[in-house]
Order: sequence, then structure tokens, then C-alpha cells
Amino acid sequence: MAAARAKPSADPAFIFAALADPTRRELLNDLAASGPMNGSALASSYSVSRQAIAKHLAVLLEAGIVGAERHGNEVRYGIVAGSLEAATTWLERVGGQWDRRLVALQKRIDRS
Amino acid sequence: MAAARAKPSADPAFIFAALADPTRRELLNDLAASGPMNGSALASSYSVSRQAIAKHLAVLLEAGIVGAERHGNEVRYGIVAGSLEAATTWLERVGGQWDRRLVALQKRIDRS
DNA sequence: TCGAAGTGCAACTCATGAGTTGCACGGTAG
DNA sequence: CTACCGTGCAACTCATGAGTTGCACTTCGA
Repeated sequence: MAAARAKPSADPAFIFAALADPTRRELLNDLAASGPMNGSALASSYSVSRQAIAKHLAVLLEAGIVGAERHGNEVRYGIVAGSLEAATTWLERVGGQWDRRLVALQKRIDRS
Repeated sequence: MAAARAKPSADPAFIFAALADPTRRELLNDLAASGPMNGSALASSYSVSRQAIAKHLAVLLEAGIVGAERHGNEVRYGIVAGSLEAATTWLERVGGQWDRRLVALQKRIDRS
């Protein structure tokens, strides 16, 4: 589902940049909660213009977080399953690396 | 370690905004890999000015990702343990919500 | 005591991202 | 066939973030 025209970037850099904007995070919330929708339907629940939403969707599309499927007249957007894993992995790598440092430090303290 | 003067914002919004910049992600990589360092030492490995790095550290500090400890002349920066969990939680919530949608949809397909 | 290192503050430039309006195009329904 | 809905494209404004230079302050070491 929601597979098609998504550039599989999966680069954490693009992911984080995309998630930096509050409107885009809200879009993802909506999509996750309500399922696939077309651009106009999505835009209707926001105070900004439809074109603004369209730009945000383009960013999310470029980052590979959402996918787009053309259905005749409309374009249906949906979250790409697993697309956020790259970001999660990055977070866990940095956090984990640090935690391991702390554990090692604690061991050295205990030994002394 | 790296405890002190960190505003415990822990707001995913600030976290993602902070992680959107490549230089800041690199700073976190360095801190995670090499342990606590002062501003000048950190800045020395980058092509940008020390003040640019200082601004980035201020952002990371505001987001609660790093902490600062004054040691006489210098300020030592370090990652705050667990500070990235809010972001991880957000990612897993959105991703998980979507995955559950997919599972439910699959079940409906199988039933028909 | 004096210089140097580490830091902090302020003003400035420059680029980019968010948002807007206006219009044109294609498919759908009546 | 025609009118309408959903999109796409382009140019513009406006704000903000990244980076810079310059200078002042504090603490440490020789």
C-alpha cells in the first residue's frame, strides 16, 4: 500500500529535515490515523493553502516517508511502511554509543 | 555525566528541529564517539567558525539533547542520556499506527 | 603579573524554506 | 459537450536560520 512513486531515499538526513516542520509532522499524524487521502482532503483540515500542503507532501515524498498513488483524477498519499526505520536506527546508534560510554565509565569508577 | 544545565524540554518538535541540521548531527556523532569535550576542541574539527559551533551547541542544549558542565575555564559538553527517547517514541507511534492499519486492511482482504 | 586560551555577546550578510496568489491542464460526472 | 474538481507549475513576499567578523570578559599557567 502507498507504494508507488516514492524515491526510496531512506537517508536519515532527509528524514530528519522533513520531520523538522510541525505541519509535516501533523500530516503524518493524520495519515497514520485516518489512512490514505488525497491532497485536497488533507489540506482541508489545515489553515494554510492547498499549495502549501502540496509542497509539504512533495518534501515527504522526496524523503521517502510517504508514497503517492494516482487514482484517475486524484492522488492518494500514504505512509511508506518502514520508511522511518532509518531515523530510528540513527537515534539508537547515537544514544546507544553514548550509553555504552557511560557504562564503561561506571565500570572504571567501580574498579577504583 | 553531562547532566547539569540542560533544559529538559524533551519535546520531539525541538529534537527533530535540532537534528535537521547536518552539522548538529555530526556534533552528536563526535560527542557519542569521543566523549565529553569543550566547545573549542569540538570546533577545531570543523571548517566553520567556533561561534557557529557555539550556536549549534546552544540549540542542542535548548533541545535538551546535550548538557553542559563548567570546569573552571572551559565548558564541557556531553549527550544527555535518554534525551532522544522522545523522538524515538514519536517515530514508533506514527510508524506503528500505520503498520496496524496495514495489518487490519490485510485481514479484511483475507476475509473476503 | 601578564599573556594566552576558552568563552560570550552583538550586529551583520546571505541563503533557503514556508506561504501566498494566479493560472493552466486533465479527468469525471452531469 | 461542458462544467467542475483535483492537481500542477511559476513567480513573488517574508521570516528565519546558518555563518561571519569583531570585541570584551574570565580563568589558568608560566
